[in-house]
Amino acid sequence: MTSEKKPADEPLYTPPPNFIKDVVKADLAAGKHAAVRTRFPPEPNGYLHIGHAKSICLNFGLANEFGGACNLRFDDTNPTKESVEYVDSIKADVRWLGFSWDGEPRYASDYFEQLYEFAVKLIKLGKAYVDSLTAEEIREYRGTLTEPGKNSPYRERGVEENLDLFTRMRAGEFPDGTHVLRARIDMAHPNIVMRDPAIYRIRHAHHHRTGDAWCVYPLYDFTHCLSDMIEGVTHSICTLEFENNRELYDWVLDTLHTPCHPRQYEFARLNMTHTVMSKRRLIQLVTEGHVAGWDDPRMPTISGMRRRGYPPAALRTFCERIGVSRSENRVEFALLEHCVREELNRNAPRVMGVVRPLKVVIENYPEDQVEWFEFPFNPEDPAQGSRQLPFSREIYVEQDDFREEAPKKWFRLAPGAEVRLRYAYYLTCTGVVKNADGQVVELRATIDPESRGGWTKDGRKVKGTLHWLSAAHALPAEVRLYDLLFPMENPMGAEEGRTFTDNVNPESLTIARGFVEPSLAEQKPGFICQFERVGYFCLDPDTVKDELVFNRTATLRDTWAKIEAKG
RNA sequence: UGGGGGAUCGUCUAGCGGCAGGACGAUGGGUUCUGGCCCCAUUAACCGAGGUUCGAAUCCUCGUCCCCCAGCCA
Repeated sequence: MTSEKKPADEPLYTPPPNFIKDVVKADLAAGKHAAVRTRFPPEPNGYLHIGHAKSICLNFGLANEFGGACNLRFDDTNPTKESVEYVDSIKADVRWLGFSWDGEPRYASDYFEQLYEFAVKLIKLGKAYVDSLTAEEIREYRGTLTEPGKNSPYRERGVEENLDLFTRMRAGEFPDGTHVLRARIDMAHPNIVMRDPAIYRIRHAHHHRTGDAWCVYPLYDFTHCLSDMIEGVTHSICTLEFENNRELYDWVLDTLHTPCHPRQYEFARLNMTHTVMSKRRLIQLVTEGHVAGWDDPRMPTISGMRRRGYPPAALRTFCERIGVSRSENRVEFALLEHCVREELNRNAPRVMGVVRPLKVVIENYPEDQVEWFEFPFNPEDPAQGSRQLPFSREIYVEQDDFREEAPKKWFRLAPGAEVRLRYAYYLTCTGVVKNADGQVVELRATIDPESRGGWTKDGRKVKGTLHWLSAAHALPAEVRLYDLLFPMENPMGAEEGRTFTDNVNPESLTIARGFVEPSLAEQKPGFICQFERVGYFCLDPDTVKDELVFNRTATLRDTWAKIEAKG
C-alpha cells in the first residue's frame, strides 16, 4: 500500500540530525545552559566561500533551531593581513545568506584591553613569561614531533621582570620580533601546541579598527577562547584542524579561572569536487588573473555564487544536505547544482532566450504581420502570471536545435521535419541556406496556420518543441557560459612539476552573442530566470543600457546529450 | 617514528546491541506544448582479522589505510 497519506500533524520536513545538535540538545536537557549561544568567527583576511557557508549555517542554524543566539565576531588579531574591505564583504555575505547576528558585530580587537589584563594575570600566576629568543631559536627549542623541546633560558624570569618587560612591550620600547609573551606550560608536552605557545607578539602595525593604539597583538589560541568566554558562548564550533588546540583552549580558561568555560567542538570542513577551497589558493586564482575577481561566477566564494545566480536558499539547503560529521569529505559539485536547480525550478520565471541564434525565414508568413501570443512565466504556477510575445516572419531558433542530418531519436528541427514553436505554430523546415564555407546560416520554413497557439485539432503528434524569438523584436545580449573551473574532481592532483592553476579549465568561460525576449529590457542585475530548454540565467552587474549581460547559472539537465553520447 | 582524529553504497550522510535507511549520481520506465520539472523502479556500502553476545556497523583486542600538529597565521 503506497498511497497512504501522512497525518496532517506530521511535519513535512525534519532537519537532519548531527553530532553537534545531539550535544546541544543534551546540554539543554541537562539544564547546563539557559540558552545556546554560538558564534561565527571569521578572520577578515579574505572573502567567504561555500565552506564558510557550512559553518555559518551550522552556527546560526543551531541558534535558530534551539532558540538561542549567534554572534558574528571578527577574529582580527593580525593587523597586517586584515582590512575593512573584508569585514564589509563578510557582513554582506552573511546577511545575503539570510542570517542575522545577535546585536552588533563583535571584534576580538574590542577585547584587546581585557585580553591584555588576562595576560598580566597569567604572568602574575607564574603561567606566562617574556621570552627574548629569536623566532628561529624558538623553533629550534620547540623540539620535533618525536623529540621533546627544551626550556628557553628566559623561562625562569621572575614575575616582576616579566611584568616590566610586558609593560614596555606594550609601550612600544622594543622593535618587532625582539620579545614574545609565552604561556608557561611544558616544553616536553606530547602535544606540540602545549610547548609554551606564544600568546603575544610585537607588531608595530596599523590595525583597521584600533589604529595605532597597540603594538602588541594577542595570538589566536589566547584570543579565541577568551573572546568566546567574554561573549558567553556555550558551544564553540570550529573545524577539525583546531582539534589539537582544544587542549590549550581549555588550559587558558582553566588557568585563568574564568567565570564560564565554553566547550569547543570540531567538525570536518567542506571540500568539493572541481574546485579549491583554501584561502591561499583562492587568492592565487584572483591575483594571477585566472578569474576576474573574488566574485567571479566560477569561484566557490559566496560572492561568486551570488553573482552566478545561486539563490541563498539553495546554499542553505545544500549545507543541510551535506550534513555535519568528523570525517574527511569531498562533496560532489552535482549536489550543489541540484540544490540550485531545485530552488530555481520553483521560483525562476521562464523566458525566451536564444544563446546561439539561427535565423529562420517563414516563407508562408506575411512580411509585415506581427501576432502576439501569451506566454506564462511558469506553466506550473499560474500565479506567476504571463506576458505577450510577438511572432513574425523572421525568427531565431537555437543552432543546437537544428541538424542537417537528423540522428536517431532526434525530434528537433531537420530538413522536412515538423516541430512546435512553443505557444505559437507548428513549423516545418523546407530549406537550408549555407555560406561559402558550407555552414548553415539560415533556414527556410513554413508554418501550419491550423496550429495557431501551438496545437492542432487533429491531435497530430509533434514531439519536439522549440524556443524561439521574433528577430525584429529580440534584444541582443551577451551570454557568459560558465562551466567547471577545473575539469577534474581534484584540481590538486596535478602531476609532478605542475600546479593546480595549470588545471584551470580553459573553457570555464565562453561568451556567446544571443538574443532575449523584449520583456527583459527593464530587468535589474541580479534578476534570475530560466531560458526555456536551455538553463538558468542571471543578469550580471556588467549590464549597461542596450547591452544586457547574462551569466549562465546552471544548465538544465540534458537528457538528449546523454542519449547522443551513448550513440 | 610523539600526540590528536577518521574509515558505512560511486559521493555525502543516518545508525548509539535487534530488518543497514535517506539524499545526490548512475541506469531503466511513465508523464509532458521545456528531451526541464514531476512520478515509479533498479543499482549500490559497514577497512581487515579475531573476540564478547542468542544477536555486532555499534562493545573489546590486534592490524591496515587516510587526515591534522613542529607560525611571533587563524
